[in-house]
Parts: sequence; C-alpha cells; structure tokens
Amino acid sequence: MVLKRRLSYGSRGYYLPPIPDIPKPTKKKRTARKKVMQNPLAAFDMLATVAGNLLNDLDTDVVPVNLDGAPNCNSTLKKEPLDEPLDQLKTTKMESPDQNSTNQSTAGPSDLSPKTLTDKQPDLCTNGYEVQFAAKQGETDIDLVRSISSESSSEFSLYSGGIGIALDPNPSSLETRLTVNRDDDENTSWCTDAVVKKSSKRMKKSCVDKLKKVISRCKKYDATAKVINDRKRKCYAQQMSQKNRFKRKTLFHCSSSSSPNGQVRLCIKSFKVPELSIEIAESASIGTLKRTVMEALAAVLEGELTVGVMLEGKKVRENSGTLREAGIFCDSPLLDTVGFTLEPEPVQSPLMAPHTSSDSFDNRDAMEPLASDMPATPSSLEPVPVPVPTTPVKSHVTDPDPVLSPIEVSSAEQAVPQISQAIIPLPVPAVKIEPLAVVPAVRKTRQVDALGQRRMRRPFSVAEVEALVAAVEKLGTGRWRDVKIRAFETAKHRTYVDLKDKWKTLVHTATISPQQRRGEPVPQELLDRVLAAQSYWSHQHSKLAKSSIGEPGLADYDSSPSPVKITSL
DNA sequence: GTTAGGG
DNA sequence: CCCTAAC
Repeated sequence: MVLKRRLSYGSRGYYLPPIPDIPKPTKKKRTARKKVMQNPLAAFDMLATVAGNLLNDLDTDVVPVNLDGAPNCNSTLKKEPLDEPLDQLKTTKMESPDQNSTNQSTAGPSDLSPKTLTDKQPDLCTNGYEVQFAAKQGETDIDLVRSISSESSSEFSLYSGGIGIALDPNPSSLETRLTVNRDDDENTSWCTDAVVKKSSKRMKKSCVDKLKKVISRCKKYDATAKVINDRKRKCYAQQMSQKNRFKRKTLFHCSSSSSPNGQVRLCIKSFKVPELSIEIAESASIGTLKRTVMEALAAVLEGELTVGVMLEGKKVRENSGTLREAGIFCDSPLLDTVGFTLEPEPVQSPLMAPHTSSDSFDNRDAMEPLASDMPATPSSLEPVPVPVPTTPVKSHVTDPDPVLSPIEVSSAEQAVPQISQAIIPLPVPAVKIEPLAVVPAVRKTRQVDALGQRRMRRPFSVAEVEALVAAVEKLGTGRWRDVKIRAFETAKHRTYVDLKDKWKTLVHTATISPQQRRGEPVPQELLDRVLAAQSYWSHQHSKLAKSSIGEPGLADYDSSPSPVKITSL
C-alpha cells in the first residue's frame, strides 16, 4: 500500500491530511454492491505520514531515516547523489526515552524489539491517556487494558493496537514498518510496509469507517473546517516544493549507508496524542468504550496536527536549529529524552468550539429514547476546562477556555516521555485535563446516536406486526417513511428503516417453515397477509418499472382482502 | 433525508 | 439492527 502523501510544512510543524482520501467506488448499482476494502490502514498511514514528516523535520535538510540493513529499503534508493552534507545526523539507535522526573513513569529498557509494541501494556501519562500506536499483528482496534497502577477500577490506560508506526527496519519485526520506496513514476514516497498479515479485515474496515464517519460528522458542524482546508491548500504548494527536496534527501540518505556518521536514528514507537477526554456511562460496554475512544481519537486526528519535539521534557520550539545544536546526536545524553507529540493546531477547531451545553448526555429512559429530542450535535463536543485532575470521569465539563492553546497546554505538561517503549502507569483518574475533544459516550439510552452502542433489541410485538402489515398493505413496500408515519408515528424507537427491515424478516419468516421460525410466533394469518402484500406490491413495482408511469404509492388494496385479490392482479 | 439490500 | 450505496 503506497500512499502519496502531502508533506506539508507549517511554520511550526506539519499538517496531516485528516484522513487519506479514500476513493469511493462510483455508485452504480444498488444491489450486489461489493464493499471494496477501503484502505484499512488509513489511520495507520496517517500516523506513518506523521512519522515520515517528523523524521524529515528533525533536520530541515536531512531526512534522518536510517534504513541501513532494512530490507524494505528499495535498492532503487541507492542512486541519487548526495548534494548536501548529512553530518548533522549520526546513526544511532534511539534509546528508550528517559522518564522524566515529573513523570512517574518508569524508564523502560530500550527494547526495540517488536514485542515491545505488541505487548499490551498501559501507557501512562499524567494528563490522561496516552495512546500508543503500534501494529499488533494487524489488529486495528483499540484495546483497553487496565492500568497496572490503578487504584480504582475506573482507571484505564488505553492502548491502541493497530494504528501504529514504527521505524524499525528489523525485518523480523511484526511492526508495521515505515519505509522509503521509490517507484519510477512517483519517485520516492513514504509508504508503510504493512507487515500486518492476518488481520481482522472487518475490524480494520470498521475502524476506518468509523473514523471516516466521525470525521464526516465532525465536519458537518465544523464552521471552521473550510478555513482549515484552505490553509491546507495554501501550504500544499509549499509541500510540493518541499517534497521534492525531501525525496532527494531521502534517496540520498538511503544510499549513503556507507556513511553512518552524522546520523541519528530515532525510532518512534509511539506518539502521545493530545489528551482525550471521554464521557461514558458506567454501564457502557467495553466495546462502546473502545468505539468512543476511537471516536475521540478520530476527532483529534481530524484536525490539523503538528508534531512537537520534546527534549528533556521541554518542548523544542526552534525549528531552524540543527539536531546537534539541540543536543540530538549520537551518544548524546539527551537522546533518551527526545520525545514527540502530536499537537492540534492552535486554530480553534470545531471540536474545541466553546459551548455551554450541559446536560446533553444524561441518561434517559432506555425504553423510550427520543431520537428527535436530543440529536447529537456539535454541542456534544465540548472542550474541557483546564486542569481538573480530580474531575470524575462522568463529570461534566463546561465552559472551557476556547482560547486556550493546545500548544501551551502541551508545553505545560512537559516531562512526559513521548517516545517510549516503557509503559508508564497512568496515575491520574482516567479522564480529564484539557481534552481536545470530549466525546459523548453515553449512548446506551440513545436511540439514534451514530457510532454509539448498538440499540437495544426490541422485538416487534404481534400488534406491531399487525400494524406494519396493515400499513404496507395500504401503502405498499417502498414507502417506509409513510408507513412509519401511518402506523408508527408515535413509536419513536421504530424508524422507517426498522420497519423496512422488519418487513423483510416477515417476508422471510413467512417463507420458511414454522419450525424454523424463532421468537414470538407471528400468527400465520399475518404471515399470509405479508406474503400477499409482498406479492401484490412486487407486481406493482414491476409494472411501474416497465411503464414508468402512474403513482405506485397511491394505489393500494384493501388490507383485509384475501390473497385472492392479489392473484387477480 | 429515503430506499434498498447486504451484513 | 447496522451500514451504506444510490437516489
């Protein structure tokens, strides 16, 4: 999978394409649609892109990617004469970051083995969750593990297994590798060499879809989205010019395997993502929690991100200085303290838009959720006020400071080792502290809350079936909205899609033998009517299909008639 | 926003 | 029920 990336440069960092463009298959038929796998590693690649950019940024002139010995480094990379010195970087392994004093984290061994990434260990950070990105045997899912240091069961450490990047050229690694490839047409391009093998296709697709959906949904309310996009466009030109240079450097670099000096190798095993704050019902399932986190993550990734470089727990703001000057060089004692962060642009994103809504996620009667009564709106995404370390998970956060710069926040919370193979225990209550986005997670009782927990199963009663059949007999199939209005107007939990689905199952039920039927038995009489109506309307539809005239929906037959009437048509 | 169908 | 292409 090779994705062309836009290497955008911002004065302060790199902009990530929100999500790789996923070409939608042109719509054609409504039937037999084949769901084309749509880049299941989208998120993954996105991060890989960051990594690529990041590495590129370590030195404005040199791409410190040491692919020596990496089997993934195409031989085609050996060309490209070097036109600039690369002495700023030394080849060296990135040791595990030293845990900063401010962070109770325990320095982990500089283990670069794949195992490190595959092990599900909680990543901690004092400010909330730290999501470690890693490819775990192809799983693209968010797993949850309890914090080992937990004092309360409510504390979790999130671990994202699957969305990951690792710059480990180790051929035996299970990690997804970031490699530099070159093809004749596109020259060099970053690509992720997914080592991921047997992965849950469905899972990956699901995650990607979720991300897309979330992003899509977020944008819907994003009043500033356009602005952001425009910015992206603007910097695109820069990207291109930069990209060329980038490529050249990259090529050169790979070819200069004989000149290990002046290079420093940084293995980015994980990125600390901005704090994610979520609210979720205690009764929510773990699966819901996962989805929620995924949403929060997607929301964050959706915005403009820049990579921040941390050194000794402090943010390195200077972009022009060399790595060496900054203290990042082979054998540097500071090497262990290098860290990276993904930071949102200081631009106010929709997710951070100030909002005063409050009780948008209160629990409601699960039995009568009112889909129309509290639709999910951007208001659900609230910024959280600053430092409220003790804020319980479920507490509501309101009136955040919209002006608060994420960057500032980020710098304030220094000392958090960003690149880390060590798993740091999460010492604070799971949530809170300036999240970039608060994702409502109390879906249990919400009927129409996309991405939320699956709706409660509510089998149709015979009475409902009766009403449905009657309505369909009258209105026909294909007018589910009308059916809904006609027979289920007050049944908030029955959407027209539900009715359509129910009809489908009724038809099926009526077709199979009684022994095969399950659930509350539906009177045969009703099933007969179902078949009759189905047959009738099928004919009607086929008729109309031929002579595309007349108003199908307006025709109907008496609901009481025997199947005989149908046959007469 | 609706429909139609596959999952 | 969910998901989503196609309208």
